[in-house]
Amino acid sequence: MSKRTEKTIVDIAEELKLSISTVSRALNNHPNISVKTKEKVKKMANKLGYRPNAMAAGLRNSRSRTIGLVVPRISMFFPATISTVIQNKLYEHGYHVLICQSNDSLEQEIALAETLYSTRIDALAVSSTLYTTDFSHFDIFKDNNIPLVFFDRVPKDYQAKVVRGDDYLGGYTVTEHLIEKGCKDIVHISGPLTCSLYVDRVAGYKNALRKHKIPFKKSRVFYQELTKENAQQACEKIFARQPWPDGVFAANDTTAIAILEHCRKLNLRVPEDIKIVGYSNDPRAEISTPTITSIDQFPALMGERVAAALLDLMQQPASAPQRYSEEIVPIELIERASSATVAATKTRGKKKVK
Amino acid sequence: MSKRTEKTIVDIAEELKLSISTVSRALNNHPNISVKTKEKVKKMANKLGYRPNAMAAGLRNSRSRTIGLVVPRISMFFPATISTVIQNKLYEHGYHVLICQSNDSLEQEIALAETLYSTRIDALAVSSTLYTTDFSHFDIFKDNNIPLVFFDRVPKDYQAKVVRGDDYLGGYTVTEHLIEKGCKDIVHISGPLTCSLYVDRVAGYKNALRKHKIPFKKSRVFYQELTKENAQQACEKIFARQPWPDGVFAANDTTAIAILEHCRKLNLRVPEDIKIVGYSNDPRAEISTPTITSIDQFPALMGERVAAALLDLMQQPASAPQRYSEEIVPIELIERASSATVAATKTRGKKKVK
DNA sequence: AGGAAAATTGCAAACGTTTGCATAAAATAG
DNA sequence: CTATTTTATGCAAACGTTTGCAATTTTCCT
Repeated sequence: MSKRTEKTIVDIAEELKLSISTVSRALNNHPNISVKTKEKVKKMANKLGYRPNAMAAGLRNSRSRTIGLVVPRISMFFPATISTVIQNKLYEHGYHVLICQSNDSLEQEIALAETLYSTRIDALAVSSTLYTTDFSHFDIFKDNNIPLVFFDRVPKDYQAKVVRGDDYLGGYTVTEHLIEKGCKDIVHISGPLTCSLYVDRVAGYKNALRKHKIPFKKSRVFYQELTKENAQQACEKIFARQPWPDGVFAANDTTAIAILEHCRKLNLRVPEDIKIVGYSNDPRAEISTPTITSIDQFPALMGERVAAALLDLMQQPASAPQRYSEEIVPIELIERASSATVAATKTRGKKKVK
Repeated sequence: MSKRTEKTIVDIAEELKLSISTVSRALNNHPNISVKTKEKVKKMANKLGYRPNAMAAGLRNSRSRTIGLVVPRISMFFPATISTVIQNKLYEHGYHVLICQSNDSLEQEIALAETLYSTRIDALAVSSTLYTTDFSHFDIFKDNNIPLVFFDRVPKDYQAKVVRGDDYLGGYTVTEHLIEKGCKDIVHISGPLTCSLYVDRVAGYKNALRKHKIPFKKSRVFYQELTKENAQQACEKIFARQPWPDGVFAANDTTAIAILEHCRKLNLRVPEDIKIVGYSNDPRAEISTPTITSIDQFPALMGERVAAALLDLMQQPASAPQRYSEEIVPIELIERASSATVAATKTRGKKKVK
């Protein structure tokens, strides 16, 4: 039956002997339209199976009711959780979310910025690539007054709204925690320093060491993409020669898990012989044996903040002065077995190793 | 500088003293346009910072170059992995993906169908809610010849392209595996039967029992949303009275993990006293202790198939007869410790229990 | 050189909305 | 019962493209 016939407001207007504008206004609940006609119009719209054409509306008033979201990967726990929340929150407010992944490729991120701009998204939220240091491909959005917010992996020297975790505090907290648990030689496996959040964590790590009078050794820090494979390679180096560290601060849980496995192979007991702490509180952290101490970054909260920021910015009149505030989402250390205090009687293993 | 001025092809045309149509064609590499003008136009486009307006183009030729994707939740491993692949694959072909989540609410799913239709997506892929039995809210797409493909959680009696896992075989394989490992009393924790894939798994479970002459007992099957909490409650019931089962087939890994934990509390050894198999091969399955036997559903492969199906359908002329084929993605049993054969000397625990 | 064929470019309509302004109808006031 | 305000509706332009067809220019033959 309905072949080739997309019903439009014109059809409704004709059917009802009303003008197109009246129909449009009726459907949008414009106050100037009488209740009676509104009802009539809506009823007819229903009857004809009318569905508004978002593109036409969007073209007319240059608002797509769609916002863009760029993350490195949607299948990773942390960005996935944030995306979930953002998507749900914005949907409640009538926005669609175009979720895109850069796959941690700067090239793809740049291409995404272009094509997302073309779709005339109303706002953009970005968690950048590990390797994005130049953010100028997002200039178009700023230049055209399109709300832009960065989260988690945020730029260092680029004017924009930012929502990020407290990575300095995170690094500091983990390190101090390990120290308090008795560690004296702590390895830190960090992400690449092109990503500012790792810079902050390293800074936290260093300062915690300094505070506790533990010398910082360059050779005890590794900068790498935080994959399982890279973690294994790092382990090869770390345990190639004595002395072995008695603590590891891994900048994500995938890495922490890989290290744990490596220690198991070496018959190193965790936490007796070596303590391990991860980051991000991945669901696997509480499944593994031993369970892994990690930093909860409250992804749901971060997602909410990002969504709120987007909505807020979109409400600002285009003329409003841009305010580039920085929001910091708290972190919390989740203590688990991998860094637990070792009962006095059980320390022999540790002694042996030292 | 660029305040209020979105450059359009009209600007390019004026600047170059060309007609709008020539500019449009030049930008789209239309064969009728000379190489010289094409270059001129593109250069100017660049110079002016022109970005095509996808909405205008979309309105004109009613193609949004956007496809819709509806999944229960993007933060769950299985749909997240599939979404990742679909998104990447379609992006390669110049499509954007509007990823939406129903949060397993039928109501939300219905609303999504409506608003996605409004955005005039070029195609739609859906993994339905657990509770969707009536799929008529997707009729609009069929009626208007918009490619529609269901995956994973697919409809039973609804004409549409389908890509799904081999759930019957999955159920059968798991059950037979447990039987071969010596289990005689196997509990199955299934999802609700409103979702056809669980129907299939249960059928596989039953048939494997029958084949091996093990009586099927209604009381040994639980139908519930597969959350951790529900799994715990099921455990309460299962272990409330003897005899305890010697095998559990959990329809997802979250459930398998929860059961594992419960067994630990009861001092039941896995796999010595009871064997557990999960489903979907969640990353946690290989982290847990013991590691959990599970069914790999090859989500990446499924994602590719879905993407390919979408692209294929979009290429068909609108007049082409709809073919509603069903593609079945293979499964594979990943054997791990939770269902391993128990060495003869270690069976005492099992005997004790029996 | 003259004409036909081929290659390029331009005109103008269309896609389905929204909205400022003008108009018409109804309600109120004097 | 007219004049004025309030309320409800209609007109027409605009948003930025694409594309069938017509018009123009160039190329090629004889």
